[in-house]
Amino acid sequence: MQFLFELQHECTQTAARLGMMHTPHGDIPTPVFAPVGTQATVKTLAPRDLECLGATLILANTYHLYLRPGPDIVAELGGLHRFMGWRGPILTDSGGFQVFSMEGLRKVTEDGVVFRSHVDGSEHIFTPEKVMRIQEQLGADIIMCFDECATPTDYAYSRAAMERTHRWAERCREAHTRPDQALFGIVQGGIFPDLRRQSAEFIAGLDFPGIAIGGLSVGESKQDMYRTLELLEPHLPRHKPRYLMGVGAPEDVLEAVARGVDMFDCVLPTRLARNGAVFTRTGRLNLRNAQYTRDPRPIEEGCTCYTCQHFSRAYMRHLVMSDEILGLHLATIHNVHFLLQLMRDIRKAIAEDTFLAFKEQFLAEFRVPDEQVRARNRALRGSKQQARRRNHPEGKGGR
RNA sequence: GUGAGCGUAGCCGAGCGGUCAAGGCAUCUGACUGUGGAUCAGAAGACCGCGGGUUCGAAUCCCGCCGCUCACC
Repeated sequence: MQFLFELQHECTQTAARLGMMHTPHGDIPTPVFAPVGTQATVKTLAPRDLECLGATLILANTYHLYLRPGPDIVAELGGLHRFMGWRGPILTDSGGFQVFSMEGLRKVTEDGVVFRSHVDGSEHIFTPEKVMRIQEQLGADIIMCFDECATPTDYAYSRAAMERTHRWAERCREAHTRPDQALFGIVQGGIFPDLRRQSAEFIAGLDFPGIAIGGLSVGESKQDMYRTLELLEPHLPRHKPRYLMGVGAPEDVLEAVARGVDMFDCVLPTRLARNGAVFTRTGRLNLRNAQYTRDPRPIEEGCTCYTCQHFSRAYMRHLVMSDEILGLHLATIHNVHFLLQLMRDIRKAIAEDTFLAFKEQFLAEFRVPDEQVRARNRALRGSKQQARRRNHPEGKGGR
């Protein structure tokens, strides 16, 4: 069973698309959201939970699994699917993003990237060829090219990183041997229209079965991200899935679908859940807030997830405040359900040609975090992290 | 009962004559987008056990009381 993407319907008012991906481990209706399971586990969820939630694709990470337990071990235990007990489709990220987020702990050359393990400080190198070999050992249904994710605001660096990403994409394509795995190319180019256009055309020319958009949601404004997606859309092959890497805020998913994106992955729902924040139709709800201490209502009235059907906000707050493991699990169930339900609603709306109205209505109700607050916090966090890395180069720099 | 030590925010605790009494935990609020049970940012919270005295000035020195701890009878 080879990888295949069927374009089933195109929205008449937006660039939204309805499709179906066929993989060796199952079919994936698109637009799709993939929960992230970096270390071969979607944190706090068993594969059974994911099945109940209706997940059709999950993401795992080459960087983390290469360092621990190691691709040989995974291969020996029958590959990622067998190893983690998940029967459905899996996508592995190449590790490019992880390696490049380790500012100061890695060195980029034309051949590849030398970096230090966040686990034990040992030195390693990733080249396009090596990353292909690792991903083939892991055995996911969809694998990614090794790319360089640049700081989005620096033109010269964005251009150099993009060009290197292009050369590496060619090497990845050469090195890729397993026909049962679909290798996706990745478009880079920061927030610069000419670079993005150039990158889209180059990657499209390599004829990968799917195309990813990298280098977004890494610090640029939402407007820059939406504008970039918009200008990219006409340059992406119509009959191949488009994958926006790392995006998963509900408002971004809607805007991206409207701009022709078919696939998403994001840590946000699961990470927020572990930090006590849950999604509702009106926006985020922070379970730590004192106002929920005696609230008998579920997180969201009418939500069909296991958590909302059985537990009150008061109980959820209690679990979160007490650092109880069950709180992480139940909040994660709700948030993953929220995203997967959103995708089901989106697909239904596209099929019925009501997507634009659906999107506008959703966004009218859904309150998003203030852009200025986010920007300020991001800047603070960035400088602190760099300082920490300088002081503790062997510390936990990985993601 | 005697002796010594100690009482500073909900908890731990620095300050031991001189600007608006550190810091940590907890609490409250916000952030988190190719993973981060992490972290970051901000806020609130103190009749410095009580009463008296010395001093220009006391959490800080002196006296009394109350409470706690340890040691000894």
